[in-house]
Amino acid sequence: SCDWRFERFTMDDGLSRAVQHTFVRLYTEGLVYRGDYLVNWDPDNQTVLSNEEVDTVERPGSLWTVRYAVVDADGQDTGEFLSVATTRPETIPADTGVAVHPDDDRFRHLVGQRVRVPLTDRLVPVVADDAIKMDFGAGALKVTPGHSEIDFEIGRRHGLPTLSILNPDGTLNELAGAYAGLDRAVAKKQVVADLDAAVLLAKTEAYTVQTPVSSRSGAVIEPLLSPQWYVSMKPLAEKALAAIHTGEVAFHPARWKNEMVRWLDEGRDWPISRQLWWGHRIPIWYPTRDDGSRDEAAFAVSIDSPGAGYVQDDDVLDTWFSSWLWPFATLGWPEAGGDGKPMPAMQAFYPGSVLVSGYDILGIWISRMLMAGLHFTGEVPFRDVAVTGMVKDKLGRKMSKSLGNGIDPLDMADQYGADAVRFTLATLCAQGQDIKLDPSGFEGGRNFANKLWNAFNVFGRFLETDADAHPTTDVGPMPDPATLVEQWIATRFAETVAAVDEALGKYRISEAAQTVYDFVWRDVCDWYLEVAKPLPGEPMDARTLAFSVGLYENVLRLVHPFMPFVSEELWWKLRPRPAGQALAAAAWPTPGATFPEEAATFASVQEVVGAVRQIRAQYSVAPSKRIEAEVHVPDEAAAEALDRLAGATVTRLAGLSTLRVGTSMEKPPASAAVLVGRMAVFVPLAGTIDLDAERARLNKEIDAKAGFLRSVEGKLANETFVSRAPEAVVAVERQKAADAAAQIEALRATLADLG
RNA sequence: GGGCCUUUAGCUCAGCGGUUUAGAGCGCUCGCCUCACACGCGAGAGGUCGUAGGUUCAAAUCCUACAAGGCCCACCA
Repeated sequence: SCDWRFERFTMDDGLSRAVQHTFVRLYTEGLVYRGDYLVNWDPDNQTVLSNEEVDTVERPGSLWTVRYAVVDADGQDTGEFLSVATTRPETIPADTGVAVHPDDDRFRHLVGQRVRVPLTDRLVPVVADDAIKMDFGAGALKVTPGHSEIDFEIGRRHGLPTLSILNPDGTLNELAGAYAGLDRAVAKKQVVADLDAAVLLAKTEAYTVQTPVSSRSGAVIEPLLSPQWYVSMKPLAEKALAAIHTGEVAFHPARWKNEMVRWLDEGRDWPISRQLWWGHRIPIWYPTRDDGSRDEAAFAVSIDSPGAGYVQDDDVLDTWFSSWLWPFATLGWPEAGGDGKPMPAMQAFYPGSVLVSGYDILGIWISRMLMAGLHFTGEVPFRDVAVTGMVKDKLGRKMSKSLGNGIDPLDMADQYGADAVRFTLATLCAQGQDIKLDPSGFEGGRNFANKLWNAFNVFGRFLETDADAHPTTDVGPMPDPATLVEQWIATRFAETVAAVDEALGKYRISEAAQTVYDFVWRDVCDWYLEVAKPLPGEPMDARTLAFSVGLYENVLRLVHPFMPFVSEELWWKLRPRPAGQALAAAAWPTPGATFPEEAATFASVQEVVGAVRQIRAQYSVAPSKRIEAEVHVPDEAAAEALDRLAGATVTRLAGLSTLRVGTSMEKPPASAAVLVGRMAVFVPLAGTIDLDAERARLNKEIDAKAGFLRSVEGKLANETFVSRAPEAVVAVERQKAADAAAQIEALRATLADLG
């Protein structure tokens, strides 16, 4: 159940306070710093983006080969040119070097020399760096540290200066000389034209460019040198990695553990300042000078204003900087309770047991909650991470606005019912695999909800109710299982609870849902209720009614997590209850007593009934027509048990007029036969039996059994199997062979009897 | 380039480290408006488990390679 007292919004006062506190604390610890680095700059939104907010898309573009003139010690052209390939000629004015690979014999003699940056008078060095790919383009790279991450690294390794020629709005600045003021796209064309005119353009090739774009605005991202606030992630990631390796945090399915380790291992610092108008403001304050300008160097870090004359930084924090505190900031952290201990809610609910999440936010959110939890509270925020797949459309595509393939769960709830939607999704979400969702799939869930409702009516219509259909008298506690079918359903219930418990314990939600579904439909409805319901026009006896109500109560407990609304509604129809005793607050069921022998007997009842039904279908016997049947069983005890405990049941469910059970009765003439286990079921069909059809059917049956027998005998003939397989396994195979042989024998006898 | 996932019935998928000649839902076939439910009931058809090897008494299941499809990360200037 949800505890709505803890509903929170990240912009609430308490959480805002926690966010500010976190920033100040990390700053004090030296884990938050301001640095000039290349950031992903979105020129449209004029903000920095984290790597997670940047998508790489392929766009058609060009690869230009540009000739850089080599100069001598005096700066005079030597007549030699060094060719460089680039997709971004507009950044040439920001070049501060050219790099080649140290092993590249073509350029070895040029390393240490200087070249002239095209369209400028600047001379820059040729350096050798391992990062250069000799076989790409011209084999040499123009180094533009101010506008490329790799170049930034190369520049740093070789002490090259960093020039930035871009304005925040995507136009070129005064360092770009003649190109100042032009938009980057316009400048690109202009530079190419000028290079061509200067005979410095060696080649233009069509080329697919990997283009970084903003996942927010779609704008092409510019790597831009900019002062931003960062969190040092290494120290935080180390704690998280340790917790993962010791198993303090476990992932389900386990493969996501590796994914998480990969995320944490990267250890790249986290840019947290954003130039957006909405968010938690950075708790940085600048003193204002007399002229009204800010003294950015003399900033103070503080939740509240340090005093008059200070203005707060306009930047806000990345949304995840508040989200990563979610597991504990929602519980009152960092405020303390009265005695200096954590808030009572923290003590009660932290750490959490499980976090359920889609894999798409594993790196951006889950990993950070882990780090924040360990760093700020000293404990993991959750012990298990259950990773689910993503819901895709029925063709397997991500849902998106542009494709218009989104499926609104509220629409689906309107159409099929909330329980139907919930249940269907539960059955579909197998072990973190993506779900290809076809809305028509919700029909299955709807049908199940309907089935639950109708099944209630089988016995519910015998309950005394008031005008509002609320029960007025309590049928009393559930009696102990006494009849064969009750003992069987009690056994099946116990098995089902155990299976559901196990599945849920492993976060196998779909398996749990499927198990519940099968139990309700296949066992409760198809068999228990069919046996328990009275004949038309007759009442249900009080004991059966009490058992049915008790059983259904247990069924509803099991169903409730998957279909909360229908189950709750039915819960109140079972017996009068004091207000507040909702199913939502009821105990989860426990397995209860089992009756293995009786359950096995009932299983053979099911087989006998199935056999008769098979014959009825085969001979198109009208459902309303009562027919006779004989069941031959191997021993007296079994015959007695079947006859006494289940004779009436079989008669009813199979639509029989009479049922005879015996050990060695004479086979009825002209009868259809079906073998089930070590029993034989005969249905005399004098007059209606089609001898040819029955012979064909028996032959088919014999063939199938013979095939089975051959495979089993094949195993048994294999000496290594008999000698090396566990004894029990061999014994089972021997039994199977014996049974199959006996069945074939019986079928042949029946066939012979047909004449 | 690195990593991961998927491949089982016409469709969508289970089958959780081995053992009743492979299961479900939908669809399909046959018969039923049997007084809880036609959103239902009963009976069926349908699969050499992507390919090729290997391990084993035994492989859809474990190992290797390959093929096809998909995802994530990095990235080629």
